[in-house]
Amino acid sequence: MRSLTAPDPEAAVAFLKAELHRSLVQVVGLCEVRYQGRAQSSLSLGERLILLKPDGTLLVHTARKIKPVNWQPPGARFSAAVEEGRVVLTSQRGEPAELVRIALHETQALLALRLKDDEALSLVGTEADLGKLLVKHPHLVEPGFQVTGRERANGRGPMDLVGLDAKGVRVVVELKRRPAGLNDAEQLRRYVERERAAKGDVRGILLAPGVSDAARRYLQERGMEVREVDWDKVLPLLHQVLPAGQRTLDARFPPPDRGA
Amino acid sequence: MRSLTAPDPEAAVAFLKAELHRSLVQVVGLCEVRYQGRAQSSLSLGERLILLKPDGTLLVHTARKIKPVNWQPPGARFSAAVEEGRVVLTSQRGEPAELVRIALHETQALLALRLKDDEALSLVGTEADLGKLLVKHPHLVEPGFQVTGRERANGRGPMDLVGLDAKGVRVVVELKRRPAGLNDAEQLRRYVERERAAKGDVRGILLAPGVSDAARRYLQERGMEVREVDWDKVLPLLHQVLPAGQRTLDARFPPPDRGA
DNA sequence: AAATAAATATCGTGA
DNA sequence: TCACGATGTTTATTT
Repeated sequence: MRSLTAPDPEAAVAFLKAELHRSLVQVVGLCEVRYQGRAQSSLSLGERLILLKPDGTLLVHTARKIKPVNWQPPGARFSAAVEEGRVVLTSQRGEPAELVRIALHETQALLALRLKDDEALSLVGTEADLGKLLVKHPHLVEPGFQVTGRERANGRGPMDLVGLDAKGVRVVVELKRRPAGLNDAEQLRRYVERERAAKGDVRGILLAPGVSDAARRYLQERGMEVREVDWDKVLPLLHQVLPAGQRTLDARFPPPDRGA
Repeated sequence: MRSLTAPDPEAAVAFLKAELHRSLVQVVGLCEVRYQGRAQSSLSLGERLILLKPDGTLLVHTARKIKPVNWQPPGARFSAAVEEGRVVLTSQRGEPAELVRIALHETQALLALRLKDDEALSLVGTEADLGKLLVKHPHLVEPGFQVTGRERANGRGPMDLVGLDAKGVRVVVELKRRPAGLNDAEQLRRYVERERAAKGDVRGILLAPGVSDAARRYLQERGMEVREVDWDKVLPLLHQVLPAGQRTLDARFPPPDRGA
């Protein structure tokens, strides 16, 4: 880990040239930021924390909010130079062509890190997990439901779940891991419309932990249905369905107190 | 700016207790991370950079990608303690109840910053900007077009632009700042469907810098239209429409070379 | 490469 | 508070 405190512009640029695209570089300082690419932005003088990752990711963070005030996704090329006595950082990307330019009026700290990390995040509770669960426990959609396909291409994007109900009628199920709204209802409508045109009678079910009133009305008016799920109830089942490596969360890490 | 290098757990926790929710705190170290809330995740031992903002924002960054591997949006309550000889950081949020727990096996660096920043980002090129532009230059939608309303509620969310064409026929316009896809086409369809039910003949126009083939087909099959815009052509007009404070980007900060 | 949809999306606005 | 839609969304997946 290398660091500099309040370096002069020449020392800062030397540090940056040595570390950019090699280490995770952090810059703290008083700066102006300009962006041009998919849009254009300008940020006047203020103190910010800048991260430049070895993969060409740029983050400019202020003291508030989770989203960076300016950024560049992986793949940018960084460069540093002294211009008119100031350190200027530029980050350039192509496709689409985008440029971030940071003029440092004062460099308070520089830090270069080589983070050693080979681990991948293990995540449970995605829409894909919900799909896996319903394949194993189709009665959670409704009694007698039978899954015949998952993520089936139908010319308008994949449908989450396709099956037959107790009477043998075809069913398209759209899954959402979070409460569903109008957009989600429309997505189901699009799939159902397509299937009805191709194969006649088809039921449509939006399965989610909650559906907004407007979305519910929208679906009912068009002959589609809603089925609510409760994550708290299906999570234990999900842990049984998932491979062993992802089953480690339940006991040792109880959910936070909902009363708070 | 306060900092500690390789502190022992007690010193680290004392530092954290003094600075959390007051400064922007940065922690670099070897850690495990667990999350439980809207989903559940687990991340094994590795070196990461952790940011804890005074507003209760948590970011856990690895050396790659722009998105943090774990996070918590503003509003979390942070706490730090020594557990079994290790520094443990917890970040708790309610509504929905969520918890991130970080166990530090090694604390390599601690940094606390008070970033002074009163500036807001000035951004040009949003969908709202496109709307303002079309109000001033309605012929960009089509010759003879006349704007009668913006962001008008119609019971299913606001319509971007409402107006009359040269023949006096009602028109609903959906604006997109980026190339439009099926979702965007559906959104227009929803508005047009509603307006047609209420007021008879209504045209629908999706105005965007590009529309996917599937979306184009989807619209045409349902009697709606597409109008393409080119940001490079409308940006100069936009700069004339915007207030002076946002008009500073054009000349001094030319677009990056598209040839790269 | 383009398109399509998910995301622990986040964020702002308006009812 | 809730719902809805924009975002310089990012990201993974599939065609």
